Amino acid sequence: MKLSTRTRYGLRAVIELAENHGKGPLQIKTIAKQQDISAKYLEQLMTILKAAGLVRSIRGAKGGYILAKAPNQIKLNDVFNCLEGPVTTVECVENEDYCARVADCLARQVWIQVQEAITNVLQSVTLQDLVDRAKDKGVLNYQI
Amino acid sequence: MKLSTRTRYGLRAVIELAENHGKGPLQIKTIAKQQDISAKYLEQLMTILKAAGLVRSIRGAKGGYILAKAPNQIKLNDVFNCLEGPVTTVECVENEDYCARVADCLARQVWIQVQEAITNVLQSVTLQDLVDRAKDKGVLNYQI
DNA sequence: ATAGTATACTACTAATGCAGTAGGAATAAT
DNA sequence: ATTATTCCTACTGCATTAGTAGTATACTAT
Repeated sequence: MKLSTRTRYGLRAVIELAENHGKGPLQIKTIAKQQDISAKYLEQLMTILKAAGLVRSIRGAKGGYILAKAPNQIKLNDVFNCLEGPVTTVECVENEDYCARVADCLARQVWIQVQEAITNVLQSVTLQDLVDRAKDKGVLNYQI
Repeated sequence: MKLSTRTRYGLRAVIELAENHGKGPLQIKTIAKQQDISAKYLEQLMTILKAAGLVRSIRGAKGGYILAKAPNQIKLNDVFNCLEGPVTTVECVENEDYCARVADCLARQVWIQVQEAITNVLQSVTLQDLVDRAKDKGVLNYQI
């Protein structure tokens, strides 16, 4: 089970925006270079993040992207959801009509546990938390 | 993020075996019918489970599959690993050489947290636990 | 022995999603 | 006008998933 590069790249881009929050827009070109990501691909990811209401775009020269909300208002879960899709280990966890035997299903209970564990972590951390972590360590924002 | 049917089917098959533990082999045909899975596909999954040392096969007439260990010796993590692959959210979590900036990476720390949360759940439950749960409820083993 | 049952092994396939690439249109600053 | 930037649509190569198909091999029962 691996994360898509979509999610990895997307989170890294959003962290960059969080670190630059309040200092004007960052351009795709800039982020792509900093993070060593294909600019054209990142462009598509930003479109997804924009559609999800996490970032805002400014067109034209001197344009770019900024966070749509304050970094402490954006949970990692928000970023994860719109890029990787909802944390749904199996269909029946959310959609109870998917299978008639939902009530007694052993496997389903396990997958619910797993799903909750993941969501717990992602709900508990905001972009601001990550920025603070970096400040605490006095390091630049380096991600893979 | 979704589980593959490989993992879902595989877990269900293994739970069947756990419930039948000590009562002789179960045949692919039987499991497939019970769980409404393609027998030919399940055959391949059993091969994977066998290679991982989780089940043993008995060839020929009256053959089939049994668990290679007692149900309380098989963690869900074992099943998950061989079917879904290791719980690796991102490459750098296990492979520190993957990126030079591992030490200071904000994103990596998050993915480590997520990965640990998942593994915690899967490590803490054995097949026997699931069988016991079913007994407690007095229901058959129904999964999706 | 032989017939029947079951796994073992190898190969193929259709559909899907991922990770890009490409090119031009729209918009804003200078 | 020119330049810089996002916006939009389409295309592509690759890997994976979820199967299907057919034959070989091993074992049981008679």
